Amino acid sequence: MPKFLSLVLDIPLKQSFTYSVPPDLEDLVRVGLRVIVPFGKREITGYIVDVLETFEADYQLKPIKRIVDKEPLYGKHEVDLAQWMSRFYLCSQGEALSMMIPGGRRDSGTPALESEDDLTIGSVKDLSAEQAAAIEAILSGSHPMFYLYGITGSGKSEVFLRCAEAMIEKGKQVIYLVPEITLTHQLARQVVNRFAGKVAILHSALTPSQRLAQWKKIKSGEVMLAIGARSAVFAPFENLGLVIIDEEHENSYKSGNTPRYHARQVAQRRCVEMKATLVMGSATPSLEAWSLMKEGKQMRCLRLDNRVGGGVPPQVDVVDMKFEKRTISRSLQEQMKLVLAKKKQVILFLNRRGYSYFFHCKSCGYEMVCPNCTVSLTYHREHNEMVCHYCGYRRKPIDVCPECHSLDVGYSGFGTEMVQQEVQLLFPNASIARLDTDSAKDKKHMVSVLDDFRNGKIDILLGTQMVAKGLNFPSVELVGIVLADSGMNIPDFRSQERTFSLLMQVSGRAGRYNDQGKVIIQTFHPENAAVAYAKVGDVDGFFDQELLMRKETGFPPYSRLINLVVRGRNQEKVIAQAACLEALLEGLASQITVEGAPTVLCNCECPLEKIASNWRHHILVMGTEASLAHRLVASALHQYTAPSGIYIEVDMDPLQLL
DNA sequence: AGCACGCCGACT
DNA sequence: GTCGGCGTGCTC
Repeated sequence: MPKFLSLVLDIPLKQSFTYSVPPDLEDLVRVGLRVIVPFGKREITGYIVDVLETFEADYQLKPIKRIVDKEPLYGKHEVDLAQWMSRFYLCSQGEALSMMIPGGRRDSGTPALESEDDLTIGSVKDLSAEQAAAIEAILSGSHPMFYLYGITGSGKSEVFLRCAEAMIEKGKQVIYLVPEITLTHQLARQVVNRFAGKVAILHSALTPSQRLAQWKKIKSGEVMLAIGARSAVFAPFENLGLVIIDEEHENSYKSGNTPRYHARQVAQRRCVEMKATLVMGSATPSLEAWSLMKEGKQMRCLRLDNRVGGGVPPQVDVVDMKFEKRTISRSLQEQMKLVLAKKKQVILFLNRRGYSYFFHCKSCGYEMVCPNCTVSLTYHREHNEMVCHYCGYRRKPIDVCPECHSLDVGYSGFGTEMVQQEVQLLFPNASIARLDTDSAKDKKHMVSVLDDFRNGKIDILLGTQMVAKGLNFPSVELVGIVLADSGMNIPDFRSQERTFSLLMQVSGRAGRYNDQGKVIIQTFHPENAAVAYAKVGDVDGFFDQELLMRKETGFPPYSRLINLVVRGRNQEKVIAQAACLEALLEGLASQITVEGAPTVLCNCECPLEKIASNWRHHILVMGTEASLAHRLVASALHQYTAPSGIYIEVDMDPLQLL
C-alpha cells in the first residue's frame, strides 16, 4: 500500500506539503515523527501531521529522504495545538509546531541540573489558614482558573507546590511556569529536590539534545512535573491536571518572535482542552488578569494577605527630584549613610528600559503627552518632532515650558554608569557593584556579583530589572529607586501599569526579613498614580483606577490590539505596502455593520524605524470585540500577498510596540 | 525563510 | 571583460 505524508514545515508558508514514501520506509512512518525532505534545492526538516493512503496531484511528488526519530515526538494534542496557534497567532502551522518541539537530533543523557548535595527537604511547614483555604479551593476544581493574589512573602510557592503534590498523587501531571531568571536560582532547586526523580526541567541554557531528552521524559510519562520558562507550557503531558504560572505579570511569558504567543493564552487553551486547572499568582497581577478576577466567572481570586514569616511591609518615602541637583537626593544619601554605618546593605534600582528621549521641564516636571492618547510623546530626532506612536499625532518640540514658562526644558535620561560614578563619589569607602542587562550577558559575572553581595563583600548593588526580580538578600535594609519616571515615559498605554508593578516588586526587596526595611522612590512626579499608590502599597486601589482609565480610553482589557509590522529593505516599498494593507483593512472594516467594528488606529513608522537595515512601519488595529478584530486581520492577511522583499509580522495582543 | 536566477554597476 | 549587488519567483 503506497503512503503519502502531509507535512508542515518551519517556513512562513501557510500550507502543508505532501510527499511520497519510498517502499522501504512505508511501515515506519507515523504522525509525530520528523522527516528530512528535499524542498526546492535544499533539504529541510518536515513534521508529519497526517499519513494518507491516497493522494492525487497534478504535479510530481517528491519522496522523503529519511526519518529522524525512532519514536513519535508529538501526537494529536500537539498537532491540534499547533493548528490552534497558527489560527490564533496567524502564523504557519509549521512555525508553531517547530516552536513547541525541541530541535535536538539525539538525546543527551547529561542531567539538566545537577542535584544538590545538601537536600534541604524542609521540614513540613505549617500552613496558614489562608494557604490551606487556597489549596482546598484549587483542588476542588470549582473554577477553570484561579489567581493567587498575595504580597511578597505570603507563601504562594508553598501553595503551588502542595497543589502540585496533590495532583501528582492523583496521577495527574503538572506544568510549573516561572520567569526565565528564576530558573537558575532557588525555586528551581527547591522544586527539583521536592519532586526528586519526577521532574523535568526546561531552561534556556539547555542544549537542543538535553532539551530533547527532557521532552522525551515528559512524553513517556517518566516524570510528572515539568518546570520551565515560557516554552515549558508545551510540555507534552497526556494527562495534564494543573498548570501553574508563577509571577503571572511577567512580560517574558510572551514570545518576542513569530509566533508571538503568550504562555498564559496557550496555557488557558491547553487547560480547557484537557480539563485541567490553571493557577496563576503574583503580588502585582497584569491588568488582564485583574479584570478577569473582577468578573469572577472564569477566574476565582484567592487572596493571601498575610506574610507567613511575619515582618511588616517596608516604609516607603517619595522624594521629589525637582528640588534636587544630583541623581542621588540628599535624603537618599542620608539613609544610605545610616544603613551602611550599620553594616547593612543597599540596593539601588534604575529602570533604563526606556531608551527613547522624553521631553520634560526641569523646573516643574511638566512632560509632553499626546492629547488623544494617554501616552507620552517621543522625540524624533530626524524630523525634530514630538510624535505619538498610537495615533500618529505630532507636534513641534518646544523650548519654553507651557506650564511654568521656564526655559529649563530638555530631553533627558541618565544611565546606571553615571549613577555609579556619583555614588562612588558620595561613598568613597563603600564597595559598589553594577548589574545590568549588558553585564549579565556574562553569566559568571552575574553569579559572582550576586554571591559577593550575599556574602557582604559588596555594600551597594546598583542595577536594572534583574535586581528587582525574585532575589532575596537578608541584609538589605534600604532600596533606592533612583528614578521611578523612566518607565513612565515609554510611549505606551501600559507604562503606568509597568511602573507600578516594578515599584512594588523593587519595594519587596527591602525588609523581607526584618521590620527595618525602607524604600525611597525618587521621582519628578510624586503625584503620579503609580508612585502614589506604590507609596501606600495600595495594589487594589491602583488597579481599580487604572482599569477605569483603560475603560475611558478603550485600551485593553476593554479591547483587543493587533499590531502588524511591515518590514523590508526598501523604504518606499514598505510605505506603499503598509498603505496597501491599511486600505485592505479599512475596506474590510467598513463592511462590518454590527456593533464593535475594529478600527485602524495608526499606520506609521515603528518607534524603531529601522532595524538591521530593515525599514519598519506598523499598523495598529483595535477592536472592542476581540473576535471581530481577529477575523478582520485574518481575512485581510488572507487576501493580501506580500511582494518579495516585504515581510509582515503579526503581533496579537502586543505588550510593546517597538 | 532560503535559494537560484537574472539583470545592471565598478573592479581585478 | 567578470564579480556581486538585490529584485523576483518558487518551493510538494
